[in-house]
Amino acid sequence: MIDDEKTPGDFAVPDAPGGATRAVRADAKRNIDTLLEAAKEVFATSGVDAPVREIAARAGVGVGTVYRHFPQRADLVAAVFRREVDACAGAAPALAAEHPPCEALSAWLRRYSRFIATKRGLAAALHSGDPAFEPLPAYFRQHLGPALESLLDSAAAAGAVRSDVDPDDLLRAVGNLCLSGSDAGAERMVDLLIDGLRYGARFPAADSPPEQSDAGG
Amino acid sequence: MIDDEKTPGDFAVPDAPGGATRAVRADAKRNIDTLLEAAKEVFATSGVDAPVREIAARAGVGVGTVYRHFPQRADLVAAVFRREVDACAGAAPALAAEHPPCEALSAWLRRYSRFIATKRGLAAALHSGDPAFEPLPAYFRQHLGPALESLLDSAAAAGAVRSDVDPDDLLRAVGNLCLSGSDAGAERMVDLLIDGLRYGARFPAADSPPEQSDAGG
Amino acid sequence: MIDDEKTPGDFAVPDAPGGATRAVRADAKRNIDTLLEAAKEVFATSGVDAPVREIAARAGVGVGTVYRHFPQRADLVAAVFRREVDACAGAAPALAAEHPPCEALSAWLRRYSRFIATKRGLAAALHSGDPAFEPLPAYFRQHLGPALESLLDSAAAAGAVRSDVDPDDLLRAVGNLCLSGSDAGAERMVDLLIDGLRYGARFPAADSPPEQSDAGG
Amino acid sequence: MIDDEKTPGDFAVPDAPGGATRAVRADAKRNIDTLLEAAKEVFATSGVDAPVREIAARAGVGVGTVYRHFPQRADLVAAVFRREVDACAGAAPALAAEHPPCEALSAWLRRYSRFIATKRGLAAALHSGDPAFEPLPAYFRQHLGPALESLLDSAAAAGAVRSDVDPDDLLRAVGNLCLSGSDAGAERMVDLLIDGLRYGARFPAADSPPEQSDAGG
DNA sequence: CATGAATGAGCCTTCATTCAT
DNA sequence: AATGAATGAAGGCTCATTCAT
Repeated sequence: MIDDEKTPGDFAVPDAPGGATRAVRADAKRNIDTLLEAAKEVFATSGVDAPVREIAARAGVGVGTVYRHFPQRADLVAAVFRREVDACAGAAPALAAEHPPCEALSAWLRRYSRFIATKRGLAAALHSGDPAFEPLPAYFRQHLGPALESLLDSAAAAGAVRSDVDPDDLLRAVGNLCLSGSDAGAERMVDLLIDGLRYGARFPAADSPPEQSDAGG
Repeated sequence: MIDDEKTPGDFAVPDAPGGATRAVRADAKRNIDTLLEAAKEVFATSGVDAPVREIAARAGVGVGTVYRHFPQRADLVAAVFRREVDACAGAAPALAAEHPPCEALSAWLRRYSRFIATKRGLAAALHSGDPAFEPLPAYFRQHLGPALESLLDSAAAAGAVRSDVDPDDLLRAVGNLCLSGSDAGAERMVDLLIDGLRYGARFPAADSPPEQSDAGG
Repeated sequence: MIDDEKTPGDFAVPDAPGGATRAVRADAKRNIDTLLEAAKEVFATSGVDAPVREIAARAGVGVGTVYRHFPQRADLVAAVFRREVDACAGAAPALAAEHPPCEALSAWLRRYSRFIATKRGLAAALHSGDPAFEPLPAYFRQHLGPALESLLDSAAAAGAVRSDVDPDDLLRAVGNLCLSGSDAGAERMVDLLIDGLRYGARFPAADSPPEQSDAGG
Repeated sequence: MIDDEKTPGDFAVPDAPGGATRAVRADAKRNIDTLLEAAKEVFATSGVDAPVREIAARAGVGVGTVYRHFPQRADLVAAVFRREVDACAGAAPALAAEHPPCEALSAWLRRYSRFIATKRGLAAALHSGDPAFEPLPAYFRQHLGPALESLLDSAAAAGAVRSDVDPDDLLRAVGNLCLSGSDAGAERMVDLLIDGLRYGARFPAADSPPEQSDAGG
C-alpha cells in the first residue's frame, strides 16, 4: 500500500527494455543526476524559486537540457524533492539497526530536518496550486510516513515516547519547523518537539498535568 | 478586533515638525493604514509575493501611492509585518488579564499562529538577502519575545509549564509550524509543542524521562 | 443586429464616465493608436507572427506598454484586425455614393483586397485555435457582410451581377485570394471572380466583352 | 493513390557516381520517401510550421536523419511541396484521358485544391524571405502551369470555358482560395471561379446556367 | 549512417519601479 | 500629492540545429 511504488529514482528516466540505446541512456542519466544535484544545491542556496537558467548553469548544461528532462520547472522541483524523500526514507532502516530506538528516532529526525532545511520556498510552492506539486504531499507521506512510523513504534515499544503520535503530524511539524532553514535554533525546536513526544510516554508522570486536552483552549 | 489597536509606530512616515501639516498627515496616515490593511489581506490570500498592483487595487489607490509611502516593495512587506507584530504583542497583556496563566499562554500562541499563517512566502522572503528584511527578525524578537516571556513566566510560576523554555525558541518554533498556513493539522502541531512545554513542568515525571540528553544531541 | 456593437475603435479603451482622468486617457489612447498603426505596418511587413518586440520598437514604446493595452499578443492582432474591418466596412457607403453600382462594388472589393493583403499569416493564426481569434470570423462577417451585401444588391438591381451570390462567400473568396499578398496578379484574380459574379446576371450581355473595363479598374 | 506515383525527382539526394552504393541509395530513398510522407501528413494536420521533431517522430526516425537529408527545415517544406506539385501535375493527363474536357478541368482543380488545402501556413512561409523558398513559385508555375494549360485549352476548344484565362492566374487564384483549408465554402468559392471561367465562353448560356452544380461536374 | 541529447537564441509574458500628467 | 501609463529587466519555455555516441 505504501511501498508498491516504482523503484525510486526512476521517476524521470523511463528505461527502454532493449539494450540498444543503453549508451546514450547512460549519458542522459548521468546528466539527469548532475541536474538533480545542481538543482538541489541551487535550491538550498537560492530557494526553489531559483531561475532555471541558474540551475542549468550550475549543472554546466543549457536550459534546453533541463527542459528535455523536466518539461516544466515544477517537474524539476518535484524530482529533486522525491529523490531526497527517497534518500531520507532509505536512511531509516540503517539508523534503526545502528542505534537504540530513541536515538535512532532523533537521529532520523535530524536527518530529515537537514533535508527540509534545504527547501526554502517549498512551502509556498506547494501552496501555489501548480498541478505538478499536487502529488507531492502524498508522495511525502507515503514514503516518509512509514519510515518514521517504524522508528516511532520502536521507540514507543521501548517506552521512550508516547504511543499516540501520528507520524504524519510529526513529519509535518518537524518539516515546518525547519522549512525556513536550519540555521539558528532549529535543532532546539526539534528537541522541544521530541520532548513533546516523551511527555506521556509509557510511564507517565504519576500526577500528570491535567490540562492535556484543553491545551488548545 | 485588529483595527481597534492604536495605530502602531510611525516607522515609515517622516514626521514634519510643523503643526500646519496635521490635516495632511492625518490623510496620509489614513492612506497608509488602508494600504497596510489591504496588503495584509492580499498577503493572506496570495502570499507575500503578490504583485504590488494587486495590493494597490485592493486599497483603491494607484501603485504610485504605494511607492510614495514604501519606496521598495520589501518595505511594504516589512511594514505590514511590523504592524502585525505590534498588534500581536499588544494582545498579550489583555489575555493575561482575562485568563488563567496557561490559558492565556495558549490563547496568545494561537493568536500568534493566526498572524504567522497569513504570511505565506515570508520565510523565503526573509532569507532573500533583501536588506529591507534584515532588521525584521530582531524586531520580531524584541517585540514578541517579551510578550511571550511574561506569559511563559506566569505559566511557569503557576507550575503549568517548564521554566527552561527560551521564548525566542518557542516563538520561532510556533512561527515555523504555521508558516505554511494553519489549514489542517497546524493546531495539533502547536498542541504537540505545548505538550513539550509541559513536559518537565513543576511536577516532572518521577522516573520516566529516559534519554533526554541524547535527543538534543 | 449587426451594427449595434459599441462604437468601433473603443474596443480597447474603456472610457471612464467621469472626466477626471481624461488627460491620461487621451495619452493612452494616442499610444494605443500608435501601437495599432505600428502593428498594422509590422504585420504587413513581417506577417502577424512578428515578435511583439518588433511592434513595440516600431511604435517607440516598451513591450510593457503593448501588454498593458493588449494583454495577449493575440489581442493586438485581433484589435488591428477589427480596426481595419471597421474602416473597410465604413468605406462602402462613400463608394456607393460616388460611383455607379458595379464600379462601387469592384472598387470596394479592391479596397478590401488591400486590407487582406497586409495580413500575411492571418489565415494560419485564425486556425491556430487561439481563443482570442475565435470571435474574429463572426466580427468579420457581421461588419463586412452587410457592407458588401448592400453593394451587391445595388449591382444586382442594376442588372450588373447575378443576384444569387452569398456576400459571405464572396468575402471569403476574395479574402483568400489576397491572403498571400497583393503583389502580382491578385487583382486579375479578383477580376476573374467578379467576372464570375457577372456570369448569369439578370440581363446577360448578349455580346458583352469579357474584358469589362470597370472590373480591372 | 498518391504513393504509386513514380517517385519524383532527386532534388535532394546527391547522386554518387559509383554503382556499389545502389543498395544504400535505395535505403536512403526509402527513408526520404517516408520522411516526405510523414511531413506531408504533419503539415496537413499542424501546418507547415510544425516542429521538425514532430515530423521525425511521425516518420519513426531521429531528427538527425531529417537534417541529414534536408539541411534546413525549409528544405523539407520545399521538398514536400515539390513532390506534391509533381504528383498533382502528373494527374492531369490521366484525368484528361478519362473525362470530358470540362469535367477533367474541374476534377483537376479539385485535386489541386486538396493539395493546397493541406499546406496551412505555406503562404506565410513563402513570403518569409527564406532563400529555400525562393525557387518554389517558379517550380510551381513551371510544373502546374502547363498541366493546367492543357486542360484549359481542351476545355476552351470544347467551348466550355473562355479562352483568355492565364493558367498561372487561375492556379494562383484557386491556390489562394484554398490556402486556408478546404473546410466550409472553399468548394463554393472555387465553383464561383469556374463560373468566372465560363463567363464569355464561346457559347455563353442564354439565361439559365446559374446552377453551380454542373460547374463541379 | 542513424540517433536523440544538448545547445542556446529568441519568444511571450510578468511585474517592480519610475515619472509625466 | 495621487494616479496609472510606461519601462525594461528577467524568467519560463520552444524549437531549429549541431554533434557525440
